[in-house]
Amino acid sequence: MFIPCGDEPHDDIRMTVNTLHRPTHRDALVHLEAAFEREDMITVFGRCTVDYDGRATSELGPGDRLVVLKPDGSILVHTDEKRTPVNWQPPGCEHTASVRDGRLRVRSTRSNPDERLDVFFERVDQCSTYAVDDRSDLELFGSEEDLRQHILSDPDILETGFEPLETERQSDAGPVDIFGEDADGNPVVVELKRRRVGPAAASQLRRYVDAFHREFGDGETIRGILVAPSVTDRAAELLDREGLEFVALDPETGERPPEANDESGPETEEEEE
Amino acid sequence: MFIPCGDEPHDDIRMTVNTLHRPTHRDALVHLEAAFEREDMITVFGRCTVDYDGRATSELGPGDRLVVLKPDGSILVHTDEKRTPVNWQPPGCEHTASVRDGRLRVRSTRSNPDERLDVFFERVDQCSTYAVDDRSDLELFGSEEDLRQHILSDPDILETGFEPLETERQSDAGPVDIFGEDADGNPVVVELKRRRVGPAAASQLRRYVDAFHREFGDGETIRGILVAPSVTDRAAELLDREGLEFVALDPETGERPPEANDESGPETEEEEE
DNA sequence: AAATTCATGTCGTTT
DNA sequence: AAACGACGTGAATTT
Repeated sequence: MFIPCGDEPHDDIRMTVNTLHRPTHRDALVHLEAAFEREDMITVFGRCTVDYDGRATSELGPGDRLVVLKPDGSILVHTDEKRTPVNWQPPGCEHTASVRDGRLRVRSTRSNPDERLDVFFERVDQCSTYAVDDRSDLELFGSEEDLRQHILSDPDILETGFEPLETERQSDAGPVDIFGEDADGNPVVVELKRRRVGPAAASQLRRYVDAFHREFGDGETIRGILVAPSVTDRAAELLDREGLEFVALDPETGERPPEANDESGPETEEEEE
Repeated sequence: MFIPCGDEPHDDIRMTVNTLHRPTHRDALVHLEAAFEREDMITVFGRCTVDYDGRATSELGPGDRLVVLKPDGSILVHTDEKRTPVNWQPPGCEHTASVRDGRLRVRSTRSNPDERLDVFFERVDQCSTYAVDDRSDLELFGSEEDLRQHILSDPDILETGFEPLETERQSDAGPVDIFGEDADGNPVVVELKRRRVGPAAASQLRRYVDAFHREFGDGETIRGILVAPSVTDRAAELLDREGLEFVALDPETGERPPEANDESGPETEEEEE
């Protein structure tokens, strides 16, 4: 069992990859169960059908696919297309394998919500297990958090005289990205987005501003500013109708984008109420 | 080259899987380029670093990972955790491989947006290519579309006397899921969700109702009904404040859920304006 | 190509 | 455990 694949022996003591080529279902089963035990990462190439029942329900007819089983309990069924697996199960599931009706069944289940994914192989072309050592974490730049840091370290890039007072300030509608004051002392609610914004972001900002209106009373003038690299026309109209503002900023640089649809150009005519 | 893995020959004429175990970078390179040409699906196990630059920027230090390359131009880099790849590129990218500085580089690029993903292998443990035949399409049940069909085939499950007039009806705020009339002839805007709804769904419905107010004038009474299996407290409050309604329906069955937080029970006291 | 919205979204964070 | 919002969201549909 677990004979390393290849024609000559290798000088490594510990084999990280164990591969079965065209195994019988029973051999694949033993291979899989040992890998579950070792917490290896597993790939299976083969012809299969897939059955899912959980938050939704799905059926997938026969085809050649790549199935990936991870030691964290996730499973992915990949066809030859798309970045998204055709079927899957998130981390935290229990994997089991068995042979039924002449087919290899790989089952992944979880509760809360109750979900079950069955992959039935009529043929296994290859079954590999891989002992993984990975301690590196991804470093990502250009997130909304980066945009926030840009504004906090130089608030004038948002607006001259803007003073941030609190991040993640709680409101009745949830935590607000940046809460602060403008040069005139008016409260300002700032909502950040790392990419071009549509109507949903405008509505989100509106919910926050409304919450402060309820908190502070109708007397106060509360400004809402949406910050993103650019904005769609419909979102710009919505912001306009709601008396909200837009400022164009790039999340990677924290600077005004070269020439964005920022709508904050020359004609900054606001409706006084 | 492309010697099928295993100890004895197989009776199949066409080998679907070709596997190299612990290949040199140069052998892996040749293997990869032939697979690109054949449009095979590819998996690579090995120790690598990853470099991404595009909509954002990321760096990933050394670790053992599974890299999947698909013939549609997508690439996935999977660690031993998470359903989501740690790095990736969507379909439509161009894959290339080369050997640089003693490492195998797999590069995936695209334009619009300009993005580049580099995987640098210091060690390749296994490189497999797989000729895929998959013509089956996924059949999925329990989507928002199914929920809509339930309501259209029996409108009374929404509300006695409800009459659907149009689906995807255009409005100033975008297409509305179902537009219809209630028993009294009032226009009704119906927004569907396949799962429990939060504040965003309530705001979405409000945008649609507002758009019809602008279209029909302020005289008309326009009702907005959010349909989903359940609703969060905050969203229920928001709906209440906005004068919108909620109806609990399950997307798979089209029936009232057993006992959901539907807020449409006995106390249906509305504020008249 | 841009805009909009759905998704078995997934994932992290906070309550 | 539930709620809420970000995400390099991806993917489909329509304009």
